[in-house]
Amino acid sequence: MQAHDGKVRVRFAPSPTGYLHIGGARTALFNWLFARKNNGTMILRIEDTDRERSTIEDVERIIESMHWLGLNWDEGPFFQSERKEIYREYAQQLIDKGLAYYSEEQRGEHQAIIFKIPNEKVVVEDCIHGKMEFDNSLINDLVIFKSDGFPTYNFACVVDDALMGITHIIRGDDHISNTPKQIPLYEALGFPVPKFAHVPMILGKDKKRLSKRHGATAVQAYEEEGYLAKALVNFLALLGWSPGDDREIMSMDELIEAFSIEGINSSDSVFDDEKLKWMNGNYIAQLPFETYKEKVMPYLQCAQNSDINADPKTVDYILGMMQSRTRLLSDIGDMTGYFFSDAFEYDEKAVKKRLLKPGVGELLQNIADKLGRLDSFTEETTEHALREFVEEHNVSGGAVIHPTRVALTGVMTGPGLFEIMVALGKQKTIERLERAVAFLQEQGAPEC
RNA sequence: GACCCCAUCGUCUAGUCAGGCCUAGGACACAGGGUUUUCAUCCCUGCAACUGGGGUUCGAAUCCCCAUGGGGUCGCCA
Repeated sequence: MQAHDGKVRVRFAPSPTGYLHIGGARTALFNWLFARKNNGTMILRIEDTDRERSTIEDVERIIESMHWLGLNWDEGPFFQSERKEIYREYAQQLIDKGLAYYSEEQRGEHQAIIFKIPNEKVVVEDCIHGKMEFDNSLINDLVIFKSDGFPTYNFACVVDDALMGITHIIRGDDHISNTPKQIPLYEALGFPVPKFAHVPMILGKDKKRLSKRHGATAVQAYEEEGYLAKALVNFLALLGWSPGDDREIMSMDELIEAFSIEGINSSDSVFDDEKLKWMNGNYIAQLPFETYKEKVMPYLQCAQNSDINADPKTVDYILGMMQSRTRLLSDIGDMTGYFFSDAFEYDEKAVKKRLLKPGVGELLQNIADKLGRLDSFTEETTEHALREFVEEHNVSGGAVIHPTRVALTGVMTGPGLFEIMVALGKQKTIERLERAVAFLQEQGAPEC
């Protein structure tokens, strides 16, 4: 084909019949990393030759997800549906050369065109799998034009990859068996055969092909759940590829720098979002506060029905203590509920472990009284007051802090206790302590 | 069923191509400990794998064969 200066040219070629899913995103990412690493060209091609299932909405969704992930392209998007004449030309060539024929069967307006697959062995030289040998005498001739007048995948794909000067076809493993069908097509058309790199599949936890029943598979769903694009990209890059050393948290630039097709492994991998969540938390913690706030606020708004019951400074204060603890942006509602509403339940385990102990009711009442005498209510003064309390009553710090935390939040984990008090304010803090005292009286807890 | 691909801790992986440096390294998760008078972070420790069987070799996670298991493809879908 026409020379492109021997420079690397790759493409991502989704068919617009749904959202961009995790597997497609990783394929796009590998192509992108390879192009960027080698100063090459990335092409986006929309394979919309299935007129029944392709929709323009899906094209938009896919492009949106690519943008979100930060995967750009240098040429395209090209639409196969707009290139019918080109494919027809090459199909005609094959007919003229006697390498293809019209179907005798009449199904639609047009006559289908069928390529004669030569009965010979084909060797696929794959960058990831090495040599793979296929016996084409085992397969049937290949339909290259359908009776709706559109080319089939295998044909349009070959013609486009050749005309677009694609040097490396990086695509999913599920295309391996298409390759021995495509190679004779390249040869019949007089096109050079590009290099192939078939990346292994991504499976669900049950080692079955990743699908909707494993939960979210659409990139967009991950965006909505509150994953950061950079975290998802980082995680996806490490699924089936490794830099060869122990690095895990890697920026886009580091990924580009380290990327190579040789680093892609040949076995399928299981998509387990536990590690993705960890990675996401990592990226969230590194965000500048303002960015974190901007990203997390919509989730908080949503959880609070757009009615956040606190002044902006307090909200900032609360978010400030939450940032390093957030793994998923959408968790923010559950994490902060007790700050905005008094209607929280006591966690059963927390009650058992921290409240239903002898003397706790009296203790909490005394703490409430002590805090009530404070003029200024800051992290320093509250901590000082409790420290004093511990000495006066000759009890351990934990004996004071743990029940107080449960009284204030209902749960055993959360931000630092004194930060919680300050966020709540003096009045609420005391109210909640007294609420817990009343609760314990109802429970008839042992009082000494 | 046929053809093809794959096989290291529960999961992601390093090591495999160029066999000894591997009593198999890292990470997530999990368990325990330290720091925090609390929570999280952080730090330390632990748990945990070369699918099985044959070869080749002085020596195999690494090479070969078979078995088993998993995956993919067999459309006028892509």
